[in-house]
Amino acid sequence: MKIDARHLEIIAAIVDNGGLTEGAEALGKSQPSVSRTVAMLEARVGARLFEKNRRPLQPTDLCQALAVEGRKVLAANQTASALVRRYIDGKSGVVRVGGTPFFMDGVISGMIAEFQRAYPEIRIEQSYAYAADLSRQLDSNALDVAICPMDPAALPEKLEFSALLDGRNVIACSPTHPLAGKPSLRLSEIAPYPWIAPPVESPLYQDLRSILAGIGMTDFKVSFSGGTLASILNILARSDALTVLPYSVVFMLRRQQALAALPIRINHPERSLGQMWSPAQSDRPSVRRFRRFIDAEFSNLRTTIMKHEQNSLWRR
Amino acid sequence: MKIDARHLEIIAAIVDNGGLTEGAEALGKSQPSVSRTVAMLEARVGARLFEKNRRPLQPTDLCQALAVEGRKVLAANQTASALVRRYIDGKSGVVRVGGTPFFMDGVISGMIAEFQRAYPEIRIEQSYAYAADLSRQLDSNALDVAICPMDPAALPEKLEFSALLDGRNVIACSPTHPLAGKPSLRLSEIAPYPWIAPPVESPLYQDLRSILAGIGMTDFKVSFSGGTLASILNILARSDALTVLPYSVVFMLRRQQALAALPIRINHPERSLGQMWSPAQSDRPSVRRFRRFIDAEFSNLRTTIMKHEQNSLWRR
DNA sequence: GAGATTATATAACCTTGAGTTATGAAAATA
DNA sequence: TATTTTCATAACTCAAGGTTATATAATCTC
Repeated sequence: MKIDARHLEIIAAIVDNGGLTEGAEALGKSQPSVSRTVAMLEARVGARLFEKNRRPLQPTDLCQALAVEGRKVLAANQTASALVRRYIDGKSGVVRVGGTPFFMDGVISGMIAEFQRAYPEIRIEQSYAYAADLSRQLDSNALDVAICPMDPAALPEKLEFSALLDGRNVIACSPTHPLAGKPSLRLSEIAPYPWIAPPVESPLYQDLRSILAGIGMTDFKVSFSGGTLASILNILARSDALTVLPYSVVFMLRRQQALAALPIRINHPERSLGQMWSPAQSDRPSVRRFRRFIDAEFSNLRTTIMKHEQNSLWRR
Repeated sequence: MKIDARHLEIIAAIVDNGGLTEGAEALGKSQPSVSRTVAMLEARVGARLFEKNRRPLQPTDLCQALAVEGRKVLAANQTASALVRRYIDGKSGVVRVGGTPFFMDGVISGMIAEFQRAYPEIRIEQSYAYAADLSRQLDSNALDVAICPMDPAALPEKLEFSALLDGRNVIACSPTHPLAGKPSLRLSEIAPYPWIAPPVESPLYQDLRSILAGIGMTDFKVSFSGGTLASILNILARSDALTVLPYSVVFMLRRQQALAALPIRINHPERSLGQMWSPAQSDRPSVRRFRRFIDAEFSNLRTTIMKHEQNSLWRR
């Protein structure tokens, strides 16, 4: 004897609301509809569900037992509805975000922390890669959002990009470095120092090479490579090494007094840090919400940077 | 966002069976039916439930969460189906059985115990009353079965009666009573002894009066009245009192050696102990099963009684 | 107990979800 | 690449269940 789950719901509603009319109302259905459904059910089951000739409908023992199950169905239903509501409202779900390592570690991870304070039910799956890989992953729907430096002119087909911040890089060193704090610097002055090399695929690496080419150095001393931001900060603090980092990373770390930026302008292609995504992949509400959140965070960050530069409290 | 419980079932079935086809099969539906239902659901919810372009259908996170609720619905459904199955099979439910006190206590309660060993999920609601009341309660559907002595000719309209046993009563006393064990007895010999009087509404009371009228006693000494069978047995055991009890009650108590029956024939109206019920009240499977069980028990009891009488092991 | 009130059932009609088979299209597999 | 597997679509049918209007039956009230 197969019983329809919606019938169990109806039974529970009638029993719990003390009558057919009230039950129908609680279910958002008309009274005749429920009445007939009950009649059909009783006929199919071959047993009374409600006592005969009682006017506030009185459940039989069997009906009471079925109502117990009906309540479970109703509860599951409500839970499911809530789940869906939160999901389409972008308050639950998953966001797969990938980006270039230093930028993710130095800037984005902090914003993710803020995001998860606001939306604790959204799970973030973070990964690291460079632009080419990120594009591919967006295309194959292995990623929802990529955050990386990008020349908008070189944007791959079928991907969209929204700039968040100027993409320039700076030469960074320890605040205790001999060159730190000098108001101006000639390129040749940096020649003696060892370098912490960014990964070869990184745009930072290209910037490093162009800097050194600019002062005629084709061979340079790499004292360390392969580390993430945390390692690099430790190395820098205890050495005279130099490295190339995104300006924004250095800015974000200003409070920790872990880094100094040398006043040397690095030339590089027209490049912005920004979000990249595939409009072909219809994005989930959680992803939409994440992207908007990141936009807002960077909007704040840009004004913060502007203020700092105006006040000259912190110079590059 | 209201979600239909049956949709949750479908989701759970697909997820748990590793694919749409298998899920449809598990649900006993055709594959296209389930496919379309899923498509409609996704459209209504406005979110993917299964990853795009994956051939064994791969649930999304949201889908997994909904499947959890779907499993609850499926479980409730199965429980409900089992409940109904047991109910219509007469293996669960309620039986409201009423009867005359001594007969219920002395004979029926033992059978009910057997019945509940066989059908532990059937609840028995027992009550005591005499024929007139029982008829009324059957009519008003306050009772499913009545078990009482009845003259089939005097059966109320609209009630049915099935005889179980000869309805005669006997004069009972303690096995240690001065009259007990005598092979024959004249009516006058019982005159000196006090009586335990059955309730006035009881047919036993009428029998007692007719016995005493037969020996010219209009006034008789009532030493005790108002007790149930258990009390009466205790009183009888410790006194020389006499009382009137159904023959079958005395028979059932033969093993306990608690009673003796005097060899005096009591005249009474043509009367049988039997079951009475109202065919107007469509009876539940549990009630049907109970009635059949009682019939079978009495069938056994009748042969047992016959054997005993043939073997003369126990005389009345 | 008659009348008023409330609760449920029935009627007539319509919409839609869901069942079917047949078949097409796209992944997965060999 | 060819084959198999798995899912989607199409076209049709049916019955459950939605509606409003109204009848009927319990219960309440005086």
